[in-house]
Amino acid sequence: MDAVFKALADETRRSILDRLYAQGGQTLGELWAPYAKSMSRQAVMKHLTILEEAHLVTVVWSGREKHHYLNPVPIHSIQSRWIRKFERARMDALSALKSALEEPPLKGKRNA
Amino acid sequence: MDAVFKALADETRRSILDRLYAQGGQTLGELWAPYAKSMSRQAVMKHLTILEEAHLVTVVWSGREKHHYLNPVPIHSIQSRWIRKFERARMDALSALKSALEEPPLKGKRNA
DNA sequence: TTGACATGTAACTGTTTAGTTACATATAGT
DNA sequence: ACTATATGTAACTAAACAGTTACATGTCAA
Repeated sequence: MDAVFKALADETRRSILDRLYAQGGQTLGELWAPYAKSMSRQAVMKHLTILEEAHLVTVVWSGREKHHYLNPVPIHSIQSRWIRKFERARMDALSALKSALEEPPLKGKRNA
Repeated sequence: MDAVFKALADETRRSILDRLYAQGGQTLGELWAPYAKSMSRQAVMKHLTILEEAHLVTVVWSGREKHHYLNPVPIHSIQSRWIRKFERARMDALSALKSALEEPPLKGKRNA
């Protein structure tokens, strides 16, 4: 799980996932194109390696071309094993606020 | 948003959030206690600063004591602005699998 | 089989990060 | 006022990280 959080900590890698969400099966060269002016092909390759190691991206070789696909499973794990819990805390805060608004303190002035 | 992802990339910080979820209002000293054998108070303080800057933790001073509370809002933002999108990709993959199972290819052998 | 193309590996660099130690400040209690 | 307690600041270190350049490997196509 730590590898997934670490992988998601970098903006370039998150935007690569965005692009693979929009269109799966892109090669390294294709994924590099949007960044070609800002970084080297090797830099993008390193990012892809990190995404693969976190299992956020799967790879299919076809001859000399490496096609990349988004794997949404680790993101789902984070959602279900980690985020869901904190959503409960948020609901608690919301319902506390709600009852505070609906049930003013004894002898308190409403909306004062 | 980048600050939140960066903050969540560290295991110690995630476990601090866990502890604040379990019990809000803990002081620096209290939050440090579980790690006292593995790292200095100042190290924990740095982690708390990073969590505060990402707005994942809010602070209430009471005399010389600093009380920390979990703020679930940024986590909710990640869930609603970022993760939800990739959940769609997962549903697509699941429904593709489902229809592949239900509707075998023309002249294909069922379960062959 | 030669050349072009797509990807991989390795060594290096500058910056960020997680941690340390030492010292400083501020508040509470006697 | 004095002392103990709670937190803050600063300077430093080692390791991790994002990026680079140079070179290597493997595959397609004429």
